Amino acid sequence: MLNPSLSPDAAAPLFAALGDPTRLSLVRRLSDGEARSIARLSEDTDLTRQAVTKHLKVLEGVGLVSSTRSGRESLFALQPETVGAARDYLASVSRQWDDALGRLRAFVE
Amino acid sequence: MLNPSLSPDAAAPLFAALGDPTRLSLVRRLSDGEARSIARLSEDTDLTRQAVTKHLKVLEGVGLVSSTRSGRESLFALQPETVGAARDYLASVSRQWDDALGRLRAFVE
DNA sequence: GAAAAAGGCAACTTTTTAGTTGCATGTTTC
DNA sequence: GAAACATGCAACTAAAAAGTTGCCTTTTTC
Repeated sequence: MLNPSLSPDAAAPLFAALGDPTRLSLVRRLSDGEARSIARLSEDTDLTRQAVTKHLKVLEGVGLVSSTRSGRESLFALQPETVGAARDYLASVSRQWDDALGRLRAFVE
Repeated sequence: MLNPSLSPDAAAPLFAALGDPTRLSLVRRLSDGEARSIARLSEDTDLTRQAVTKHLKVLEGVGLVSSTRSGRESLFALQPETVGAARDYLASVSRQWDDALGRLRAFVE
């Protein structure tokens, strides 16, 4: 399947999760592949730990990150396949536009 | 520039705009390259015309669509460069992850 | 085993967002 | 020029999101 691409209803929650600066920062910071604890992820921000926790739950809810408990801390890691799904959705939008432009060009010639 | 990629603060509003099913549908429908009037875009939905108008303004606010007045109607068209910017942001997240994975592999061998 | 560290849970406030209704304005069409 | 069409503007409601505070439980560390 080259152009299955999620339905807008399925993809929107993904973008909504990415559409908050705090959450997008978290995704960015986790994109180096390392798993991090909530405490660690709460360090470089002025938000409370609970606020960060909520954001992580949102990201986990749409599958952008996953968490595992390790002793007294819970580690969050990026789920790259889901990032890829969001990226692919936009790629399919781009491609549809490019195809349309191509057809227009062909028609003019 | 291969990896400029917007800052999370700059990119988040883009994803937020895409993070609503109605708006993502509008983007999808406009991705064929054709410009459409508000009335036209309001046809296949149960929302009121005003609601659709608001969504279009949000999309226009982040540069995902542009509008031009033509007589009594205003036509909205997709702004593919902005879609590309959002896509590229996610691509850079993906790539960062892939690179990290690559280094890990190299280290293990 | 007591103190410190990491986190979970729940109630609550504030702000933002989605959506509506009502009415006014500019354009076409007959 | 009157009716129909397309849109703009503003006030308002309702619901969701972001963030906080307070307190309780589990795990480490000395």
